[in-house]
Amino acid sequence: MTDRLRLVTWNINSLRLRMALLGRVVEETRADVVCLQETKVDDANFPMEAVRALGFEHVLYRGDKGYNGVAILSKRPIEPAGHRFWGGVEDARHISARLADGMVVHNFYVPAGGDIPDPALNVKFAHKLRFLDDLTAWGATVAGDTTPRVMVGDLNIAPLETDVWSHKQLLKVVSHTPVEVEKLARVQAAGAWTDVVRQVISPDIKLYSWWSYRARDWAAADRGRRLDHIWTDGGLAPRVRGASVLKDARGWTQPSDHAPVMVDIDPA
DNA sequence: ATGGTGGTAAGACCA
Repeated sequence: MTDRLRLVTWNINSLRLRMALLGRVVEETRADVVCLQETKVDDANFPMEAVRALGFEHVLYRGDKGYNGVAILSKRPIEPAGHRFWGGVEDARHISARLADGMVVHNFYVPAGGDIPDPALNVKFAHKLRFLDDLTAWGATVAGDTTPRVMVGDLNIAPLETDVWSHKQLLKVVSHTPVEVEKLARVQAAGAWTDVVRQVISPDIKLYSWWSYRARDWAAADRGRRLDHIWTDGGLAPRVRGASVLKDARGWTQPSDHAPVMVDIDPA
């Protein structure tokens, strides 16, 4: 039987700039599958040889020149499981892969949404809300699937009060506004998704995966948000054996502003 | 406090 699967999701904020840091993440976690967001590289320039040198022979990627971009790096065989556009904008924010046991992994980069949390004043926020509505509609179509499914990525929303450094001070800050939190709850309900990171780590405990670059001392201030998520279907959730945020990576030299998030999944 | 920092790519734009 296959071994336990170690799955990592990470908004790397430029794959080419941080290839060495990816190597360190892979070395320290021995991840089997790595889902990346914000690769910021178009497909013609994807650094396939460097990724292969880290041990990933099976790679799927979609990128835009300088922006967005998602990739799934795997040490086990995978095949493409489709991708599409969300919220009516044709950008590279979704890719999916199917492993040999049938498990499908969806990797998402939800729009950040700009600064003003009003869709009438801010087209980026409007796009984010439409993206979430599309995820809800899609979730209803996969909720009854019998094959195991995983949804990971930078969802750019911190849903719980313990997912932000100050619930009260972030209520009007994009990523933690009530409209976003409610829409993300609808996405989760429609797809019958389990937040397996919070299944392992109590919702009572503060947990962040992102800390702004705009802080004198990000670690001392610790004004983080949990924007990066790993969800599974209900059948798969009991097989999740561990979950963690690699907070150390935020403190490495020239880091991403996001830390990797990791789970282990037992074989069926 | 309406800035602060970082990436892309050579301007603003995005986060």
